[in-house]
Amino acid sequence: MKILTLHCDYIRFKPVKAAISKPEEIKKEAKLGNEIKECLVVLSAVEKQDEGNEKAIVKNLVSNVKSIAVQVKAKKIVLYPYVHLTNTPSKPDTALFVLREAEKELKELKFSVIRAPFGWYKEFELKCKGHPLSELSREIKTEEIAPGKKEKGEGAAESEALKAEKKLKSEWFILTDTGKLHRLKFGKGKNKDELAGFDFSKHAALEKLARYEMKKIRVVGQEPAHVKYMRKLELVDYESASDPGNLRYYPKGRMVKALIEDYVTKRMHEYGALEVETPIMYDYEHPSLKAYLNRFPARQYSIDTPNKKVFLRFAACFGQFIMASQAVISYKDLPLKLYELTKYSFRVEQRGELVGLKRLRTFTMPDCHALCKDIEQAKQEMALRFILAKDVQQNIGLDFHNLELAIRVTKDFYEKNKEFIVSLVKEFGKPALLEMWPSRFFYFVTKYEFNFIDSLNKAFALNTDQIDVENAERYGIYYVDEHNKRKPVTILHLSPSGAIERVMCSLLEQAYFDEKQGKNPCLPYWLSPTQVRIVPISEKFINEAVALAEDLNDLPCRVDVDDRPLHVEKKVLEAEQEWVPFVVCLGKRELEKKSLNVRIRRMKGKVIEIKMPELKKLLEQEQRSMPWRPLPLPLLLSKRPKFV
RNA sequence: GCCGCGGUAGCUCAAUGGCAGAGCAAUUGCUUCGUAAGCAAUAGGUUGUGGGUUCAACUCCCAUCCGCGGCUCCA
Repeated sequence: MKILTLHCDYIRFKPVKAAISKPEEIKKEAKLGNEIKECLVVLSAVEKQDEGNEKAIVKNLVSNVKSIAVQVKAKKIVLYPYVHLTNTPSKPDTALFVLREAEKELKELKFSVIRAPFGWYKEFELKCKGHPLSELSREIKTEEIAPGKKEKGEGAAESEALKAEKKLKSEWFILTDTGKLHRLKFGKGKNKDELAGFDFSKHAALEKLARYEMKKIRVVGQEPAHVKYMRKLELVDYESASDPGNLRYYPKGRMVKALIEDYVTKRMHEYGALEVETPIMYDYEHPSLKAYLNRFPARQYSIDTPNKKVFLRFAACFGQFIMASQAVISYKDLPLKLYELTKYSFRVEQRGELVGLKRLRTFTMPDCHALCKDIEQAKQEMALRFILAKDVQQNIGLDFHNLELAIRVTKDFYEKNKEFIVSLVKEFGKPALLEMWPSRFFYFVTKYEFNFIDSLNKAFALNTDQIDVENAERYGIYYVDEHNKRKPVTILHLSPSGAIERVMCSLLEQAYFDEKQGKNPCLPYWLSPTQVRIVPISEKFINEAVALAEDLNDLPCRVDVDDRPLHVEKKVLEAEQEWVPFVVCLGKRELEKKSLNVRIRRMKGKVIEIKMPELKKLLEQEQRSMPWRPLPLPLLLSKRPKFV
């Protein structure tokens, strides 16, 4: 049986003339010729080979139609006989039976079903919506589609099956650095919230991750802490004039984000990755992209260009893979590392999933693929990148206490590469959550992530790396080996830091942990928009304050001057509210004594007396060798607008 | 996307069918100050948007946008 489904604004049809000797009787109550709005029209042709298999055909037809209707969110289904889809039509009786049964079963699934009369020439008019899923053709076969097995061109249906199976059979463990696997299990009945199998008493955050991932957590709903901070500090804000999940960055936020981008990119250069840039939009009809895309239907932004329909990329994979597939690569070039900082990647996440900086529709993802010779080389490279990613996160300023490792792996890969997996856990230095899949569902055999556990005990992934064994052949990425033979590469997908927005989110959530513990919340020094604030005690000392600022600025250091006609107390208060790490008040005393009083936020506002050369040394140590950018706002506070 | 809650001055919030308000911020003036809030005056509004009910709507109804929580999801 062949079907063509059209998601329509409306369809209207009217029988004109009988097409067969005994056409179906037209029911009087049928309001023929009226518009049926917001419906999924199923043009259908039952074929010769379906005869005798009616039941199986009906079953598969219903399951296909249901899956499409759910995806496009159509509640009305119009079953429309359309024999022209096939050269080998079945007998009319068979076709009518199939359609009637399908109507019955779809109605039982709570769809509103309208069946166009069988055996008539009909005039009809419809308006198809035109989004990517609005037109789909399917071949309905007699054999059942085994879940998890591929059926050609049925990416969407397959994806649902895959997800269902994944949910059903994942096994969860804690893996320690000795290589011991502790199987995790929730209790039953009264004890259903008890997570047994591992002693979490010294690993509270890991337990939170396990609970979050195994989907049994129930916490009191609250807005995450970073949302308040991101606005209060004039870093980032919502932009209601855009699509949800698209943010705007004020000068300070742009600077913080740019510095993290600079740092991650610098580390990728040092690692030997070749930085590239690829388009953000791709053709829906490109053969390599189609199958991959269909695994995740309707999660892309679609755009109509003058001559094609394109989607916005959700990762840098496409651009880099197509580039690599057209490159001539020798075994001597491997591992070949390609890096791109995607500004941006786009995913149309569900509305209710978006929060602050944690989950966005538009985000900045550093993405580094390594093309490797084989699994062995891929493992070696992944181990190297694991150390790199850990170092990146620590240098950015993330506290290791808040990070937990999760490893996902197929059973097969784990059994053959146990030592390698355990080596990652050893390198991490803490036990890890391990999710084991009975077979491979995705394109990778293993992946790991560093997860940040936030103030609401929810986890989100930062850096991640995967061993991809599928895309090389799909995209045609080959290298030539020592014996002049063409072989597919093995691909690693690394994000060395995770999305830049998520890094910012983690830093703010971490500041909140500090605040809860009675400390002053801070950003790392290298990311503080103002690193040192000079506070002249009255307007008389503004010139001296500016001179001091210019001196420190050469370090380099972002210094500003609060020249507003306010009392010192007030200016100090505001510096603290802005999380300025060092505040220097300047007046007669300092000028006479030729030393400075420096207030240190991190030390609960402790004031130390220090001479200029020592202050410079201190600030240089604070800056380390991290990237630096100039002050994002005017030097004088009196000249600054308020954005929030 | 689904269910529930919310949107009032730049910010935080009050006003429950009957004159739209406070604190902070802003502006102006006074104060020139020593490490977390000096004093006063002025200005600030199509109550998210569009429709409806009513003599009268921030308040009730419908739609829609944006945000929050939960579900779901996270390539």
